[in-house]
Amino acid sequence: MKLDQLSDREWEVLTALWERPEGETLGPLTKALEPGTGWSRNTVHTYLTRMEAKGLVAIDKSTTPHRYRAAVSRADCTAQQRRSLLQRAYEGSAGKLVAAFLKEEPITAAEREELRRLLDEMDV
Amino acid sequence: MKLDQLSDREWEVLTALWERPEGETLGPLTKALEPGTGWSRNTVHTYLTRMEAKGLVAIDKSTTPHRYRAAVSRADCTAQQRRSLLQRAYEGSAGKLVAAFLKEEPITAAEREELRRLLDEMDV
DNA sequence: TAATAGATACTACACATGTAGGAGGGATGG
DNA sequence: CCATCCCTCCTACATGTGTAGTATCTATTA
Repeated sequence: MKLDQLSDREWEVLTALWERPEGETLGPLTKALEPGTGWSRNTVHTYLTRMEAKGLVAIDKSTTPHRYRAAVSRADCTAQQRRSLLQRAYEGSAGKLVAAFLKEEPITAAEREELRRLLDEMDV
Repeated sequence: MKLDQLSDREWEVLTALWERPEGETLGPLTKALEPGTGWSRNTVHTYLTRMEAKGLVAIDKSTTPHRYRAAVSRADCTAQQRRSLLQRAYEGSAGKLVAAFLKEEPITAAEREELRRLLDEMDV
């Protein structure tokens, strides 16, 4: 499965589902998604069924209304995205990528401390 | 322009163009891309013209054969992708993202040294 | 000079994605 | 009991993407 290359919209749906690990039905899901996205109930439904076909969402049809939950973990998706970025942009070198982040994105002093600690742990 | 969300194919094209900053004509470009992608000359051409419409590629038509070059910098594209990953997966916190990379992707001892140096520089 | 090898341009077509509308069923509230 | 609401399912339609085929022009080569 291609967990990288999720579209923004798919990511939006998954985010809502990840926040509801027990699964959720269409009504509340639509209510949760509508403010940010403006989607109609039917649009949400279409995403859910299309994403089921792709293995991104699991639908429990044994009850009515159906319950929808994420079929992929957030950790797996972010890991895939990390890898994709790594391959595309930094020739697979995590060191290069991290260096780029350090140089170009703001990092707090506390975070720097934490990162140093992580680096030290890796030394042994 | 949406420099994140570039498809793998578009990235492929841009990569070839970034390696040829002077611009390149269709024939050699096709030869460069074909091995990795299997694309026909016409496919390459279609990508180039479509990507011109999106502002990703610049076509110099003053000569024949036309010269194609990237209209966006590699740095900008990777920066966008970094940001996208950052927002989606790490709530915008570069510290969190870097920590994830350190924990889950292999980094050499030499790279760790370099990263410490970067962290130290940021401290002042 | 007739074929050929490249070049650009236009067209095509299937599949994916974004966004919904409508049909028809079951429960519910007056 | 009838209107209403929520539910699922199916359909629709524009646009984007992946991947080319065809038409046509021009310069070169045999």
